[in-house]
Amino acid sequence: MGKLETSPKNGARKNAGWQAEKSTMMQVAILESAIDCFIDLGYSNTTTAKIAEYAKVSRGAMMHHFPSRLRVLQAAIEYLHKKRLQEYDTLMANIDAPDRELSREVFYESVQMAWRYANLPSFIAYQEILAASRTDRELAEFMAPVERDFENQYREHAKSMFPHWSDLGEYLDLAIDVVVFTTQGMALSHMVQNKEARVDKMLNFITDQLQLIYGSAVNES
Amino acid sequence: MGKLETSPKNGARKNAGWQAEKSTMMQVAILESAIDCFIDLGYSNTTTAKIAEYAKVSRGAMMHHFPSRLRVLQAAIEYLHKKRLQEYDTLMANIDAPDRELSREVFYESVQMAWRYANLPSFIAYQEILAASRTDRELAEFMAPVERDFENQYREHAKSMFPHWSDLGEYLDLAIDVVVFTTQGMALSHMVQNKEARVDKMLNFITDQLQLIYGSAVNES
DNA sequence: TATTAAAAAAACAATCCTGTATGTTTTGGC
DNA sequence: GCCAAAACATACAGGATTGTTTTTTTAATA
Repeated sequence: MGKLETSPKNGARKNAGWQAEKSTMMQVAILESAIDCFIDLGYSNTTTAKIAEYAKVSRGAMMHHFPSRLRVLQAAIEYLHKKRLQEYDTLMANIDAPDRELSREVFYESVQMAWRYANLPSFIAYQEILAASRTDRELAEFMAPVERDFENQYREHAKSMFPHWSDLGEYLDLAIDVVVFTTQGMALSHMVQNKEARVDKMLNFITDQLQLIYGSAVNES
Repeated sequence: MGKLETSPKNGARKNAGWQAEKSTMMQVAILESAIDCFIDLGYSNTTTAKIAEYAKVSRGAMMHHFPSRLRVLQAAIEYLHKKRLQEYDTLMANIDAPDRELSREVFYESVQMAWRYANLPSFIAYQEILAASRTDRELAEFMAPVERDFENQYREHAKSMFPHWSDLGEYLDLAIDVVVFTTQGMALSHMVQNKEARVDKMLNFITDQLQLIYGSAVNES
């Protein structure tokens, strides 16, 4: 049933066998299909039939693993949440400067990564869910802890990413907000005209702002 | 049918009479109800029955004026678009400094207005539509010119609002993007923790950035 | 007042979606 | 090889939504 482990092939089951493994494989396929549906069709158009079709599984088989639509979606959301945290990890791991001086280049790379992050499919899927949760009480209640967890994880990662900053009070929080809000705002705006040029300017501008914030922080301490 | 004028009571019809007037009044009521539905229920849950219920009109009467669901929604979107432009006007008119020196206070008021703007119900409704348009080709095609128009109008207004800037090349464009993206990103993020404090800091920060951009602009010219 | 057309309401058919119930196949243990 | 349970597939009932059709009401005008 629900409670699916992070790793697809989880051999640590009581009846460890082909069957169990195949089962979790199928569950993963279903959850990923659900996320693909969020992206392709939108949250509210993600019907159980469509998910099954995407996963190349009969609807009955799917309903066997997840007894209701809500359950599939909730499981998919949890799966997506973990996936997003992983993606954040791997993206930020590309910035090769945990101990290096906080040069403009390092800031710029971070901003670029944040921008890339806001353009990942999983970001789209997540926004789709968030948007739906605004008018779906049940979904909103389910999302609340997920959102809180995400905010905290994001913060923690940033702090460990920039150890120089972790002691400088709330300036780091401001810096994070600046980057997050700007990149998300950019990702959700459509920018009908001159998109590339505007994005480029914005990213450079944010970088400058980060340097300024960091400057204020070290000055004050 | 469709083609509704901006003003609710449009007497300039051939058969100018009570009937015609009542008809357009009803159409306006329907369109506003549709927008309320966007806000309360979300775009995809906005059903013809709900709109009629909100407008206190029978569904049949509504279908008489708007022959299909899509038509109601498109008409509502156009209505919302005009409404948003008007709201932008009135909000910005509150900033009593078209000719005054561009002090920090003026910048701060502008930023605050932008933030208020991003929290208006009509903004929510518009975002609801935009989000839906991502996976709805027909809607997306309908929205494209609306979005373009909105971007242009927004820009024009800003230029007339800050005549000092209108000649300073692309710095004003950057400033607009900064304000728009940040406030929209803030509005769409949920900010589970410390919302008020974070908003306050962000608004002040953006204000500082505007001053910096303006400084660069005048320096360069 | 009677007539006619528009407006409003109600009824209807077709489609889609969810949840459930039923039937069939596959798997693991004896 | 056989049996029970899980896995998978199919079929069906109930509800909702859309667009159309049909009926009733309302208002303008002769």
